[in-house]
Amino acid sequence: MQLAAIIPTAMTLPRKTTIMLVDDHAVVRAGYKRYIELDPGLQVAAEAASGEDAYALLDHVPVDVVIMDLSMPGQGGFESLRRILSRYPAQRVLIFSMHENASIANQALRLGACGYLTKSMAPDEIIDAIHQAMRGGRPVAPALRADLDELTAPNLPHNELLPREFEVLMMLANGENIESISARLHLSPKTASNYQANIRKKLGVSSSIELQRYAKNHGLIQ
Amino acid sequence: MQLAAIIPTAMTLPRKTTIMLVDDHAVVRAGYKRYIELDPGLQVAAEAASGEDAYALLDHVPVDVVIMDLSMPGQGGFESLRRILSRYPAQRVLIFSMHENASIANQALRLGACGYLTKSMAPDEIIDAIHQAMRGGRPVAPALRADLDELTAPNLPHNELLPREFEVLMMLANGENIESISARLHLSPKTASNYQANIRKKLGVSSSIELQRYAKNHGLIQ
DNA sequence: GATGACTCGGGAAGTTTTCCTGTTTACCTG
DNA sequence: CAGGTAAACAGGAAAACTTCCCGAGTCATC
Repeated sequence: MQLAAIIPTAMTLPRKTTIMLVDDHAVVRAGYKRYIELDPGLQVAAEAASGEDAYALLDHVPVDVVIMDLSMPGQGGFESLRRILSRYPAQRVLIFSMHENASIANQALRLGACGYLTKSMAPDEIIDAIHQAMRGGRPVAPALRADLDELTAPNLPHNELLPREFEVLMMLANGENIESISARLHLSPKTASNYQANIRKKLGVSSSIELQRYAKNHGLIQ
Repeated sequence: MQLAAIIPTAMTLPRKTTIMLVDDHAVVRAGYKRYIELDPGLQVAAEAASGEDAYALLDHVPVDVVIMDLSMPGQGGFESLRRILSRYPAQRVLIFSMHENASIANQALRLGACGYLTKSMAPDEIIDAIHQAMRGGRPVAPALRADLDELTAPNLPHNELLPREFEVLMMLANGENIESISARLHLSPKTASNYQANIRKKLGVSSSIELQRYAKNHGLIQ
């Protein structure tokens, strides 16, 4: 276990909010630290370079908020989050990812993360998010807010598809081309192509790659 | 143009090595800065949040080394690197990417970058790389060193791409469409489309989805 | 100053996509 | 059982995109 650093806490009143930084990139941890420590109410009490380390370290250094990257070697960020929360259900964990992806954010929040930030956010937004989390909020990167709402909305576009359209959608999302789809479904290439046009229109995408991304984001594939 | 910060230089002898940090994530820039400034011979003289800013800023703040991320909004890192080197051919530019991928490193070095580092490197390795670059070396992330050497032996199709083609390939693989690519690179949509045709031919793929799959299989994305 | 590698984009032909349309089948429902 | 409705299927025409071919411009290099 590599503990990157454990910083002794200087006790003050009122007690500072303590933070554990979890990121495999030392440079990124240093960046957070620099900003976090500008706020007199916050203190980086521990750092870890992996989810495993963080989990072990929490036993010795309880902190108010864990700030954790999702993409780490070893057991990934998701698994680490799951473990930490199963052992310390009340632990506040802020996910700090470089993926601006609403479905990943959605997954993390459903697993019990208390917020999802991205590296594109301005430093003061990040500081603000920490305070929000301490007050019981669930801060989410502004860029993802709208997408996330849409993701949880009841009537998702792909539920409006006709059965046949949905079937074609799944084949398209799996990377099949019109020719192969029309052959497998015994359709004229023309018909398959028309389905594709309707699907794209209903889903609001304009290329096969966007379509694939839509399917991935909504858990239809992978 | 948003100039993140310009730090006035305190003159000392011998003159410090001056550095410009280019990364769209303020937190990441702060991380570098923290480490770089621990070295009395190094000084962060400027920061920029995009390749465009960096290019413009170089006019006012010449620096010894530019340290630049590859994945940035606007004109991507490759295009920025190209422009900077065409205007300032002697400029040392260290690429600092989160992609641990020898092919990408290879392309960057071919374009004239003086080194390729990754965010997984330890802070002191990074500092060391800066000094190496100043002495005329071409530091490469240790994890990539072996792969990079091996790269020249088996000639994979994507290594036969022209620099510009590779750049477009990366954008296509990330799901960008011709329109967006031509806009970001200031090309005619016709040209971008022609690049796409050439790329598809050289890579032996016939659709955007196959192209994406190729990129994934060869570690160019994800 | 000639050569070759690279970049950029126009022209023309071919293909695909989009939008509109109509026919057919199946299935409710009064 | 007639009549409305939803779904599946596909053709035509116009628009968009791709492909292939070509030439021009730049730049380093011999």
